[in-house]
Amino acid sequence: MELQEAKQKFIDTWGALGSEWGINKSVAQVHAFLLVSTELVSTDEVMEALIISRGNANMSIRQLVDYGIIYKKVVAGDRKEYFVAEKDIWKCAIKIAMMRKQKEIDPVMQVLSELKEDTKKLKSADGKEFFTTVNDIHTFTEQMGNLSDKICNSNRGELLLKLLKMVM
Amino acid sequence: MELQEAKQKFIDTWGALGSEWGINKSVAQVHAFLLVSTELVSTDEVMEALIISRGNANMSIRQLVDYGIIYKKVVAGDRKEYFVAEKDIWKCAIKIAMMRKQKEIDPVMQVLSELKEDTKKLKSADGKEFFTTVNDIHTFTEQMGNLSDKICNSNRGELLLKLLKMVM
DNA sequence: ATTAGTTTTCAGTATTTACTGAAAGTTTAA
DNA sequence: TTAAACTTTCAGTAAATACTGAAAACTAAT
Repeated sequence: MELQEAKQKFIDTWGALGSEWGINKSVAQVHAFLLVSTELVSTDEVMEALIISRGNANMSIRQLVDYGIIYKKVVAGDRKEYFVAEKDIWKCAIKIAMMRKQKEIDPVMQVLSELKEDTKKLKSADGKEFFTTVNDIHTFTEQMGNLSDKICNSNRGELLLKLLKMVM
Repeated sequence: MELQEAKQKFIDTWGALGSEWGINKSVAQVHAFLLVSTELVSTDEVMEALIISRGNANMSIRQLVDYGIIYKKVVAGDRKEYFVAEKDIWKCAIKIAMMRKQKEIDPVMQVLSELKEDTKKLKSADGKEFFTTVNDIHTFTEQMGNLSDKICNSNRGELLLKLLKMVM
């Protein structure tokens, strides 16, 4: 009962954090539930544990599978689908980061590039200042993207620790 | 007219990006509007430019001032309040990052610590695994927090470039 | 002390987002 | 090829979130 309570608190906290960062609460909660489940989990178990509908459970699970942070598992002699979470938190973080970059940041970069192109030859003070502002943001975002790519493509923790030591 | 169009596109894009990351659309749009404004801007100008109510304009501006990414300016002989955006995108990013860390991440870290404390002496396989999961997340988040603190506290671009070179 | 200019608040309303549940679709086995 | 087991979809509804606008509060000048 003590452990059950702790798990619930974890699920609630994870769900709330997700909401604040633009991730659907149910999706975050399903992820949390799978993270703290030792066994394979079916859609029905998710529905029961989180008290959500089949539709919601199915869509949330599907999204997490698409993100690549939970896996579908086949059990011999059972027609149900089972799921298990990626337990390596680094892998999780990298996949989420890459997915959000691609889905949300890249299109913005595209727009910024277009805006730069459209305004680069403006002669008014106003126009020049706009170009500079957009250019600054574009450059900054690009640098951040490069940094995250490098971190994601290198080998886990060691790199982070190296960076930390270097910066301290 | 061309420039006006570009500014509008920038404002819309910024607003959409904000929404996806849990920042109120109006707040993000007001920020964008101020970013691409050359002159000091009053609440009425924000209302007119973005076609939003006084209440919404006031609350959005207030929030941005609280974040420290726009500044209130006093004009001699004028009772109105005027505002201007922080144009240094690095400073902006750092303030937003620190604010969100403090407001959203720190409380989660607190919960994770409590959960670790509450479950560290559990003997069941289930209990031990839960502790490990929570501990992993706690440690990872802490490391990420440390990294971002270091980046924020060091001097702007140079550091980022050093990091990039090192990692490449 | 009054008032005109300005900012803030917040109850009510509108909009957006998320969820449900039942029907349609799919797959597997007999 | 039928049907049982299971998954997916989506129209309708519920819940959460954001916005409005008018009243209250504040502020500075007369």
